[in-house]
Amino acid sequence: MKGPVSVGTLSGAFPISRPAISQHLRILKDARLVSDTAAGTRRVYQLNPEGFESVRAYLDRFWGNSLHSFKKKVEGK
Amino acid sequence: MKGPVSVGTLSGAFPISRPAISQHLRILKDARLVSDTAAGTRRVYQLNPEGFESVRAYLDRFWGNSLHSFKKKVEGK
DNA sequence: TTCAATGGTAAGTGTATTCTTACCGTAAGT
DNA sequence: ACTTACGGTAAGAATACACTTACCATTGAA
Repeated sequence: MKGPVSVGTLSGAFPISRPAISQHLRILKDARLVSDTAAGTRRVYQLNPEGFESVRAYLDRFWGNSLHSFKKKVEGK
Repeated sequence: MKGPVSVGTLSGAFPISRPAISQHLRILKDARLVSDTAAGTRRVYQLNPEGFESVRAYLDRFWGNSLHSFKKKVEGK
């Protein structure tokens, strides 16, 4: 399941209904984690690397700024 | 709100009841993300840096293995 | 222009999650 | 010993969440 996939294909790969898949995809799309393009009557989705990058950037800041210094403090270093 | 805090103090800082706070703390404690010590009639909680370290380690593996290679592939690098 | 394929949306349902109320136990002060 | 402060736990209520069924819109093929 690498690269672009249609909703129907995804739906076949999970034990839930197609509408449920659509609803998940909508949320992922709103969060910019996936993007989609029309292809005839079907709609093809793919992961959006930039979306994941921004999640990672956020996490890096989180760990870097807050926790590292906090850990040092606690450990008395 | 840095360093150790009592349950009552925490409770005052959130718009939910004290028992709700206790329940959250229990879960965080089970997950080793916080630790607590008795101090008279009150109980003082603090973040547990080691717990967060293991979360970070997990995330690093996640990003490192799967996503970096995927991103390269998508970008055609 | 009719039909089949594909997928989005709305409304409702079941379940999981998270909260509150009520109660109990323990520690410290008087 | 009595009382107050503080917090954990149990049980039930409220809310949020993920799913299904039913329906509609759009595209492409016959």
